[in-house]
Amino acid sequence: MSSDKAIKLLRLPGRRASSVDVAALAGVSQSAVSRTFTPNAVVSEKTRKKVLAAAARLNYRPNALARSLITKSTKMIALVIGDIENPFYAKMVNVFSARLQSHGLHVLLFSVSGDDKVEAAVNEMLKYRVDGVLLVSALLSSEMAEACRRVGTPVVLCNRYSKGAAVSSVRVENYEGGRCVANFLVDGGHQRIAFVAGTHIDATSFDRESGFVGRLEERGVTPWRRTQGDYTFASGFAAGRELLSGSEHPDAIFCLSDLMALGVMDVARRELGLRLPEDLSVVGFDDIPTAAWPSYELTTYRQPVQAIADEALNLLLAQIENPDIKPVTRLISGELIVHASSRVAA
Amino acid sequence: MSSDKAIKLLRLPGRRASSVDVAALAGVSQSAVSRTFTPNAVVSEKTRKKVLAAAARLNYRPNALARSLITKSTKMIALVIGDIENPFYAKMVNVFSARLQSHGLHVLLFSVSGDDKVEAAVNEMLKYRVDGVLLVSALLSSEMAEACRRVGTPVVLCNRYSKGAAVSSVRVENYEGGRCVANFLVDGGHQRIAFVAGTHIDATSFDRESGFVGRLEERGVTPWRRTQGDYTFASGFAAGRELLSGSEHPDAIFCLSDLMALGVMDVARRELGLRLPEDLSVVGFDDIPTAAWPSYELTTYRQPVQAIADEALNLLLAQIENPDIKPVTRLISGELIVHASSRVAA
DNA sequence: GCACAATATGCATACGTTAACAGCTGGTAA
DNA sequence: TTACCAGCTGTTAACGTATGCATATTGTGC
Repeated sequence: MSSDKAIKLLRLPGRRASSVDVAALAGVSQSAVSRTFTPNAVVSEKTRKKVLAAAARLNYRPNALARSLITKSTKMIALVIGDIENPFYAKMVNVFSARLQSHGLHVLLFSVSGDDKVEAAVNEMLKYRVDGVLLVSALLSSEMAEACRRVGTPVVLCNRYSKGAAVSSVRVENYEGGRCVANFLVDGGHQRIAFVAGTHIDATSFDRESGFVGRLEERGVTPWRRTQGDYTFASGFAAGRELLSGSEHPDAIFCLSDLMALGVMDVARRELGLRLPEDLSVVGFDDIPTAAWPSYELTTYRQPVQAIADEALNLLLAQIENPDIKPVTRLISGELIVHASSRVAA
Repeated sequence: MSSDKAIKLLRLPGRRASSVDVAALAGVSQSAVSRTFTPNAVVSEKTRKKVLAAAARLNYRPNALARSLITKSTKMIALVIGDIENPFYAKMVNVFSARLQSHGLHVLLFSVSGDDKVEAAVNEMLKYRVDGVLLVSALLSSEMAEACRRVGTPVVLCNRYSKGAAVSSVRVENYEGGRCVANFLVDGGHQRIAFVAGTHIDATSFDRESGFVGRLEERGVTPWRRTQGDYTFASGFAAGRELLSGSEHPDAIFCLSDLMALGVMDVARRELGLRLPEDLSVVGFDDIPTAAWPSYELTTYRQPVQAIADEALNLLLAQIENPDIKPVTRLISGELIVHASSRVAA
């Protein structure tokens, strides 16, 4: 029996120290150690000193997983990101991660390419008992949304929404953005206005498009031509080539993402020798840093990343605090940034 | 006592189901439930069916945290990223995250701006008992490296290394890359060769620079002028303006990052009206997607992201498997991608 | 010196899981 | 029938922590 204890006390070299080890070394109880590392817990200054000294000697750090088991809060937020190589979403990840860290939260990142992978990701994150889920540019099926609701894990969508699912959503005023660009182009005296849509599986593209087309028609202009891309530079390049081929050119092209707009600019200027904005106006959507570079000076509808992230995070934290809050939708207003890529009203 | 049991059995609506709840509903023991969800565990087909049915009814998912407590493996890898808004590192995150997911591992992301934040991040991740740490474009102090070694958490650095710390490191052949660009520019007949260095706190920039300068001098060329940036577009723009001001221009500028090279190109063409490559050659380092866009066609030294990530991950997994492996350094060879931004040998 | 509060500590239990072990089935061969 | 074995299953003890409760310690005012 005493040999049993001896074995217990002998810390194997490879093992990480636990609060029990620290307690033994400091000559206090395990709960004293726990209290030392628990904010707002009551410990005398004397024992805290002893505990901290022992902890330092043993390289002890509280085990957050074991703690979560009891407190039922992991301080982990799952961040699902659809297209991290798009600078707009890379920035979003950066902003979210900074905000979460400043709240003492941690980021469990899932970078998903196809929308089928979202389901697998959600299943994994629920195993890790994340306190909440942030979906950025990724679709959540209503089954998965329901799965999260069932286990009481709050979800907030950024820049996406699914009709069926009852989850909170924060996004820019896509419809208004489309209308704003339509006004801007008509005011600028453009006659043959084409546009490059995005993939229609998400309502984002649909809203921008209907705002844009609706407002054009209100002002008596029929869209000259429409084509579609997948938000990437390459798809914008291809779309531009398609729209600008043939005998008659459009005199303006609106792209539902900046990357596509940059692709259109490159094909117009470099391949077809057009001058911007004299021969063609191009307008984008997002306001990524590259849009402001001297080579492009792209007019674009800015999505306020910080504001969107802040609002999404506030919503999520509120739902974590009080799980009974109803899902809500928040629209953040954007802003047209006018640069030299487009002709303006005289 | 029977009322005790009744209370036990009554699942409170808000509570997540545990394996005990599933066991009760399925009429089996808790360990049967555990075995059903443990790969390679032995369960009869009959009980597995019962368990899965009960689990589905209760929306049960095994608690990965509780599991980790016993298995001493969290299947979480900490990914620390210095500059995620640089497309090169955004891609790296994407590649790592895909690779890790395919290994059944999860990403705990830390996006750090200053190098002081790395220390806080490491302390946090060790509390979560991550199985390993990947540092990308972030410095690890030797104290923190030692802290990881003490608790037995393997670390691999990507594109950085610190002299003092004994941790594994994977990076591109920076020195060779510098030499390669030097050869290319001298071969191209350039006489006044300037370059834009990076911040010197990391050895990366130092190696590229000494390879470049060393080889220039071996070939009898003295660097015309040197300035410094912080790898961003804005800093490249400023550096370009500085180098190109004055009566005499350099005829070639080598930038230690693509973003800086693009900044130099923009200031040269848009602000000073220079033609590339006739009046000036520009060469970058990284090979981000934008380098290949028609507006730039930047000659650059490519860092093979996939190869670097694969090697880093293999190293990390090997160290997780066998903690006694000595730290090693792997150099991945890059490749010069020649585009139109630079004059080539006749 | 005493009573009493206020503060600090230890004990025991629970969180949800895995894994070693023992025990239980049913089938098969002698 | 008995003995035995293989295949499953249940029991139990960890893993490392937080917390309610009882107890020990200290301080205060008389």
